[in-house]
Amino acid sequence: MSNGRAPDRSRRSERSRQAILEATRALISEVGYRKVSIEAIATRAGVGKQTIYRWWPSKGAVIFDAFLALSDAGGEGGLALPDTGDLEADLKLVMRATVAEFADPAFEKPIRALNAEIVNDPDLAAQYREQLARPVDDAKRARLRSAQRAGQLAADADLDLVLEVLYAPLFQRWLHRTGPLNAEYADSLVDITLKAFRP
Amino acid sequence: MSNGRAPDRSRRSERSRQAILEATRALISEVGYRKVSIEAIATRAGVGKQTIYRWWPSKGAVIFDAFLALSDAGGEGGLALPDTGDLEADLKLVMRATVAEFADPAFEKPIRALNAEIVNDPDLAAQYREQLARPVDDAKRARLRSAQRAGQLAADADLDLVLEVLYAPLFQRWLHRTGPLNAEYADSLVDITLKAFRP
Amino acid sequence: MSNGRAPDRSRRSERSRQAILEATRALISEVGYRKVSIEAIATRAGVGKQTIYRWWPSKGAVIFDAFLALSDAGGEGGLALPDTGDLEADLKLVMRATVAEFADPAFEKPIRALNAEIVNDPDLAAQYREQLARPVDDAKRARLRSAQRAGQLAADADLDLVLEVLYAPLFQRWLHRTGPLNAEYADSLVDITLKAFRP
Amino acid sequence: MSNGRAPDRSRRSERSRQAILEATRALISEVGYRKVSIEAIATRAGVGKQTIYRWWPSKGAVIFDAFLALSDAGGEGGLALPDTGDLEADLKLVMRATVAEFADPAFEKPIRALNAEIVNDPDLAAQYREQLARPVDDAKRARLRSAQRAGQLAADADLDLVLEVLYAPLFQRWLHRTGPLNAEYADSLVDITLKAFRP
DNA sequence: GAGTAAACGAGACGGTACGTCAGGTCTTTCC
DNA sequence: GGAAAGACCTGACGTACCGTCTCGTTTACTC
Repeated sequence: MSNGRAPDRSRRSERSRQAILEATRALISEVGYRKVSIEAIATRAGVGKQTIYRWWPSKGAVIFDAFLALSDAGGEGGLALPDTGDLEADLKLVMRATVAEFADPAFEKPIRALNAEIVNDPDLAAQYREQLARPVDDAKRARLRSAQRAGQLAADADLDLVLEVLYAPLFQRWLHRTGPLNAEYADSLVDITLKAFRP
Repeated sequence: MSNGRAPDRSRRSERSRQAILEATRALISEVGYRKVSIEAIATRAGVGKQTIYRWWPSKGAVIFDAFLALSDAGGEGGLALPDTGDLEADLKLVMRATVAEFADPAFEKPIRALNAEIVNDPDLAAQYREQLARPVDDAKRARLRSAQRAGQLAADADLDLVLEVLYAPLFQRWLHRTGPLNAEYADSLVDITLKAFRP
Repeated sequence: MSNGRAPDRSRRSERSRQAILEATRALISEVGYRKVSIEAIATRAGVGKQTIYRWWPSKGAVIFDAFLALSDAGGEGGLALPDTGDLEADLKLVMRATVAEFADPAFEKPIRALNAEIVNDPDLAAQYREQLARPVDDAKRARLRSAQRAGQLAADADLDLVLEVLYAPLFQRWLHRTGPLNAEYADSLVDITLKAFRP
Repeated sequence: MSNGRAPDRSRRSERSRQAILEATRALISEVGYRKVSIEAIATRAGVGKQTIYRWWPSKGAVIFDAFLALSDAGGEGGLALPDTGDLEADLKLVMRATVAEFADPAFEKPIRALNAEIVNDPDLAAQYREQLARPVDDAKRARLRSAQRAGQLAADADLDLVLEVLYAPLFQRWLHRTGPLNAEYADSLVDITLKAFRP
């Protein structure tokens, strides 16, 4: 009865898909999130609008996929954090890298665009948690569990809470632009977190 | 020289201003942020579109003002947190209230709408910091200073950092919907924070 | 170089075109020229405004086309005036019909609307001359040439001038409402013209 | 009962009246009839909009007055046509002057603007007949009556008709831009008219 | 001269329409 | 049958003016 038949994935043009994601990325960087339109993406990608609507349910979804493609361009599989045995040093390394990433103008615009979509779209938020945040968080949790085994972290610490204490201040400061993002700040967060969750 | 002459504030219609803010609030709650349009606000408020454009530079600014009017409807002056001498009890009280507020559907939509605007609009973010966040943060900092004097908090603790560790996890969890917001969570954050910053 | 790509004529929706012209005609008759707006035409025709702007450059052009469709609804081809051999009788017949047409309220409003546009729009005036006036004038000139051959009109008479003397007084009287339009007046104009241009 | 008290003519500011008419004239010449707005006139004249609405019922009326002021700037009283005794010569003189006037770009725009208003506004048309056309036509009729007395024109000729045959072709040709306006054309119209109405 | 009433400039107001842009749907044409 | 192209309807954008309605501020006429 439903006319809304699902498109046949096997016939999908990989060429068009790539062109769309590439165009989306370029447009977000160039003109900013506000001015990115499906129309502009289609034109830039040399693609019919219908080709976008056929495969993505919303503009947010396209942006999300564009961002996803950008993120895991490197490697899918065994994402892992350094584990030298020195938790403090390892975390500071990672946090400094994160701070630098957030400060990088090339990354900033897309991440802001994505967050603007996520705030008001629960589905997209779920997708974000599953596909973007989870792999990274899993890696972080693995490193923390290793620290717990080494007695550097309270054995009963709620690792999700540890991650939140570690990352949320940074995220909020970046989102609301309430303060500078630099290496000292990264180090402070690690120090505080370790103090809060030490055995 | 400039033709863009500034509107005469003294002639401004308070009646229209109120109607616009009220209509904005109602629309955000009813139809959601995405579907709030200047056109809809004007119609609902019984106001010409130009009256909105005359006094606000962007849709975000209207939403911000609507939210501002909602927030400080209660009281302008001496916003203060409870100070019973027991920092832990006082903070848990406040944090539980904050958690409840975030969970209240009536508050949720406008706050999300506002955050969506803030993410991509630095000016609006600054306005948010100054007019909405600052007064509240000042009150919180005052309570924390009192705790420092009472020896319940490290004397050299960076109070901005304390606030971030206390609130940012809650904020992030709410924004990204990564976990439940309840009294236990509120208490955990207080416990963690006090442990991290105790003398 | 120009982004303003020309619309593809072959894809044009005939259905929309007809609806627009019909709505225009109806609106002119009902509410009067002054209140005919693109917006109203679009709504009435159940059409997007863009569809009008895509195919017509100005409101005047739409009105013109609506009028054109009305005029040659009858027949394209062999428009011809009666030729009984009696020039005076034939012209009086035609002039009386013309007078009646101008006096018909159903015709009056659209013609006035069209003239209001023509006065200040040279392009539209040219279009009027070519597409509306010319076919009719050609038929008239043919009849006059026949009369010249029959010796009822000076052989060297400037036929354009004859037409002007015959019709312009009627047109001006109608446009400025300077006097009554009736059969007597029509006859007078024929008498005068024949006297002025007799061999 | 009515609050709409009539304005007190005696208190009217002549300075504002002049400024408005001057601004109207200037705007019609500069930006064209289409873009002349009450708002623009008020701004240009350094006058409040209400001052215009207080004294004129419509944009057409302002344009009419501006044109009126332009026309009879020269002289109010005994407008009279030359009467040398030679009707043909006198008429050709007048008609050539009229042709020149219509061809003058400085006159053309305002006259077109005025006609655009008149076409759809019967009140304005009446005002036009009474205040602009009548004085001139009276003078012309006086000259024609003199010619009748001199036996140069049929004694029973309808002078209004004579005027129409003389002027309407010129007017129509100018309005619809159907042909050149020059001295030869002026002469032709006089010749034709005299032939049509000779005794 | 002081008092006052009306016209004045200014411009905010509720509106209508403008002409443009983008959203998402539908149709046509090609491959 | 997917994909490009693009016309279509919808609806919001931000601007220009409409005609009305206060605001203070001249201006000019009473008293």
